[in-house]
Amino acid sequence: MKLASWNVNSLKVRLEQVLQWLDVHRPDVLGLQETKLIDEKFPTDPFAELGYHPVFAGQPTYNGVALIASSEPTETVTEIPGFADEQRRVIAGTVNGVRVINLYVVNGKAVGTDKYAYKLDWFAAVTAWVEDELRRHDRLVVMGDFNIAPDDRDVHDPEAWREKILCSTPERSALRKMMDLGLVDTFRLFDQEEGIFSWWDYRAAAFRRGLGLRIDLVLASKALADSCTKAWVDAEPRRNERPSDHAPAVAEFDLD
DNA sequence: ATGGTCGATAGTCGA
Repeated sequence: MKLASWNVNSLKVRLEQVLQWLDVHRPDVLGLQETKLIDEKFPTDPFAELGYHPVFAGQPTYNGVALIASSEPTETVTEIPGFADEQRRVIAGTVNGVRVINLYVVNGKAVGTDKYAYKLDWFAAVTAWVEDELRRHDRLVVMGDFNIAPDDRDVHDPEAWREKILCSTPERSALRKMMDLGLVDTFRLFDQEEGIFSWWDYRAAAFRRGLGLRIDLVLASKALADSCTKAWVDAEPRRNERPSDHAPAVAEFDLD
């Protein structure tokens, strides 16, 4: 089973790139973030033509998430239980016996702002939800654009980013608290080269200069992590014309 | 160099 997460920064602009990537890599589930599409405008047909079943939760202009799955997801959820939120940032579904939660975590703008407080509140609510889901699902994946670099290895210049947004101690502690429920960063199950990132700012030629962060994650429950055979970031789409600023994060599992 | 570039949208906001 192969699962991937990709912040596409507008599915309208990136549709052909997403379809091509799906066709080449054929994941069982692709979680998308920042679709920026209302549900009425979601391009269901081109995914269906590739044999995929999309489910989605969108809003005008901002945010928006989707699961593109090889079979129809069941028990779909698009709200954080007990947390009222206008913003469409979560979608969960069960595919082939694996519970998948796809997140577009709040960016937070800057440490100390209202958006930062919202990020931490939002993440705490998601963590409570994940705790509940873990009770019911042995096989659980939580993936998405976390907008948190787990540690300094995931940052091109840790000193420059020290206590900045995406890297601050409260953000990292919140992520740690979620992972301590029983989730593993699949990427770190394997030896990895240094300087592998999943997001590069559009500005200042950050991609060309290797100035990135790894903020797109595929977390797996212990039972699933034991069967993880590979985890990687596919930087190739970042080289496309009109690329997303994010690259897909991928994890593969050998399930019976 | 305290900026830069995108996307959605129609002057700015969010990232």
